[in-house]
Amino acid sequence: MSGRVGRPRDGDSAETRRRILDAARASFAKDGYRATTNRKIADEAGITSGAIYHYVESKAELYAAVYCDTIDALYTEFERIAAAESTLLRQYSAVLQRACELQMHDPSITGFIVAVAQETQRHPDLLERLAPQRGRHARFFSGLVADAADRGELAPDIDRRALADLLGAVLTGLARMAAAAGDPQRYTAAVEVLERFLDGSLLTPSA
Amino acid sequence: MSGRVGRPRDGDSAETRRRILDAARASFAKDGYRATTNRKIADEAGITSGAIYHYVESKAELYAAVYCDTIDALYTEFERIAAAESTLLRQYSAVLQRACELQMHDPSITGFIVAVAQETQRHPDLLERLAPQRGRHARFFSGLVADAADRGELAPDIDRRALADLLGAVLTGLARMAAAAGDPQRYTAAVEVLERFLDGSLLTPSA
Amino acid sequence: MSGRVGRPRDGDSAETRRRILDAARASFAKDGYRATTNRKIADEAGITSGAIYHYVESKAELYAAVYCDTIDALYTEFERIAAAESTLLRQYSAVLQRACELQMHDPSITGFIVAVAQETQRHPDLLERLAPQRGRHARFFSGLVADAADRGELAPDIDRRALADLLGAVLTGLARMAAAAGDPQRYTAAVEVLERFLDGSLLTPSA
Amino acid sequence: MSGRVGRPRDGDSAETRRRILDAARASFAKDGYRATTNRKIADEAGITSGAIYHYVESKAELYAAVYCDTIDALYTEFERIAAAESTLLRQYSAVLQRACELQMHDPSITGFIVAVAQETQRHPDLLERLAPQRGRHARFFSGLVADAADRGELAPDIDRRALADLLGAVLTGLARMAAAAGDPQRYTAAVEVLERFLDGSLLTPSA
DNA sequence: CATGAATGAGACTTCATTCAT
DNA sequence: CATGAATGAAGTCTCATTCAT
Repeated sequence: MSGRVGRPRDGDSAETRRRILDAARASFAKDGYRATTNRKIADEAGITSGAIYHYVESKAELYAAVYCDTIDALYTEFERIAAAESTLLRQYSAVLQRACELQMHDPSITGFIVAVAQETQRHPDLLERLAPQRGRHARFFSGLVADAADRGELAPDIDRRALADLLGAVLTGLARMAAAAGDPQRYTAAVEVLERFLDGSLLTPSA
Repeated sequence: MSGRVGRPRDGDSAETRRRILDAARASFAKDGYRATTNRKIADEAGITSGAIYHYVESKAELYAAVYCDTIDALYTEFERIAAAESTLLRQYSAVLQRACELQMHDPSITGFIVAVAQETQRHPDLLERLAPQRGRHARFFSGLVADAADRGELAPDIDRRALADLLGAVLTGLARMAAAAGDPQRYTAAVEVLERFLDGSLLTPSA
Repeated sequence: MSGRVGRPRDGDSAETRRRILDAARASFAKDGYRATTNRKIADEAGITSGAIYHYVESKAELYAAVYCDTIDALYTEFERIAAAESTLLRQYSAVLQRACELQMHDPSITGFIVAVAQETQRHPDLLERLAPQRGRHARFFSGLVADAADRGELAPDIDRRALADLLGAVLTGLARMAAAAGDPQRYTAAVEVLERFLDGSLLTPSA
Repeated sequence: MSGRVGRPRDGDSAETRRRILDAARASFAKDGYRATTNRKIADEAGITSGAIYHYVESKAELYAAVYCDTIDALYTEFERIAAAESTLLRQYSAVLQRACELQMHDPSITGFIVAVAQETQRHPDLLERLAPQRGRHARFFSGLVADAADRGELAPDIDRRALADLLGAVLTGLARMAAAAGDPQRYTAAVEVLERFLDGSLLTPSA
């Protein structure tokens, strides 16, 4: 009865879903959850905004889908990386390095992840949906610390949670700094300085 | 109709402005720029949303006003603190400590500041307005590093901007972590671990 | 910054609220809850659709507001009318008569009321909001029946709830019929026939 | 309807059509035309929403199809029932009784029918489509009344249309009341009281 | 026949902003 | 200075409908 409504030609479902998730991650990372509109995501993915609802039930669910999609890939990779090293410092160093490479390759991955904590705090409805998958981040660093403690690397009176918090916060802080600067090189450079901190070659002996 | 319109009694304009800025900072820090509504700020400040426009021209201008109000106080304080110490490590340590106290006392100050970089990236119209005051943050850490270099504390081939980035990112990362955890104690604990990193008592000698 | 936004001249709050409620009742009665759009109500009331939210929190709340506004006036009137008569039949007759006059004067009142039961069944969120006020309808007819029973007008084995249901259903059925026909005269005519049923002059003696 | 020209549909197709019509009637009766979505109907019928368009051209057409399907069965039955009685009162009584049984057996039949008048008023596009079949309802009661008049049962000055309206409205009002109460028993009980009204055993002699 | 991806219109709702009072 | 009514743009989400497969 009306004019040009309905499905157009073609449509590869799996590929469209991929495009939606990718566009969503990019926008969530860059603009944040609130400022990301369905419209923007849809435009980027080459569909109309209503079509998103064929793949997810709501914007919050979309965020959760991106989260699942991303967190798993990232920490699986980090765990693989860490397993190849034998001391906490070397493991952390390797992780920082890998994060650095990722940031150069696709800033939206780290950009999305480092913002998750804030977004969930600001939008409680996200928290509920992420709950099942939450803790992966904390668990990773807790695991590193626990293993180091088991290997006797740490002073026995160390507050382990605090150490895990520290490691996570430094990684996050650096990633954010680089994102804010809009220049992944800054991350690389800062990590290099951090490495020199750790190996003692940053400060002059007298200091 | 009701005759209940118009300005009510008294009018300590300066005090109202204070309440608006405080309410705004708290909400910007907790909920972010986008999710903060004029209505929420006004409610908190005990006025109506329209009245905000007697003090600022727009929401973006309000953000800028809060920024000026906060950044100056914070970095003036940091500069005072730093001036009392004589090495980069001690200065940074003192700043972390002070930031820690501030976080316990009023989390909205650090919460607001650490989010500025992200907000300005997400809302370009904020960037313009903050531009005049921007750089205070970077300048502070750059200053610390430059002074340390002048004093000969640093290895000569160090990338100074990268070191400043690192110091800023670590502070920011820790503050954010604590904010996300909703527990300022986490910040304190992590700073303590960081201190032990720096003085060498974190890792066991063998490691 | 943008063009023509903001409040225009004038604005008598109480009168606007009245216009909104009246427009809403008319549309709810005519088109039903679902098919009534904020836009239509707003157009009718001479405002924009967003302005409705200064007066009610949601469309459902608006329905509830109309309900309160209407039900009270209607049944208070019915109770007044009924109090002036001394037998159930005369009371019912008077109520039918009054309903008839109302229907001629403003069909939206009865139109709205007779649809309430259906709307609440179809939209459960309305039911919650009406709950406090609900029962006024049933209570009115139950009251008439109980009083008649007390006066000894009814056969003692009568199912009182069923009688109340019957009285309500007949009134409702007639009002609906007239609304569907779009002609209040049909209501009047049918009531007249009903009266003749009751006084025995409808059917010929032999029948 | 049964005398279809041309090639009869194959077995599966006819059964699917049946399921669509049944699901549609149930949902139209329960939720109304607007709130009934193609999706709900399709789910209930065990197909996808697009498939509906193999059987009808639009949602409005589907409503019309359900109408034809239902109205014919109902009034054919009513006419059969009425033919077995010899006075208007007995005929009406029998019809009420039969409607009662139907309501117990499948509330969607009466539920759908009693809502038709309202739905057509609310959605004018339905009216056009139903027009050819409309009038069956009115014709039935008009017929009863005309026959009674011919038999000399009615006072000669009676407004026949008004009497037909009354009979229809009472039946409709009762069915609706029961539907709203969610309890078909209420219909039965109210009909019993109505019967006692008609045979004079409701009110005490003195009244 | 049937699926399911996709559209486009439109619904409810929120919000920064303006302005008469 | 302050209120509160009102706007208009925009956002999330729903749905009848279409069409390639």
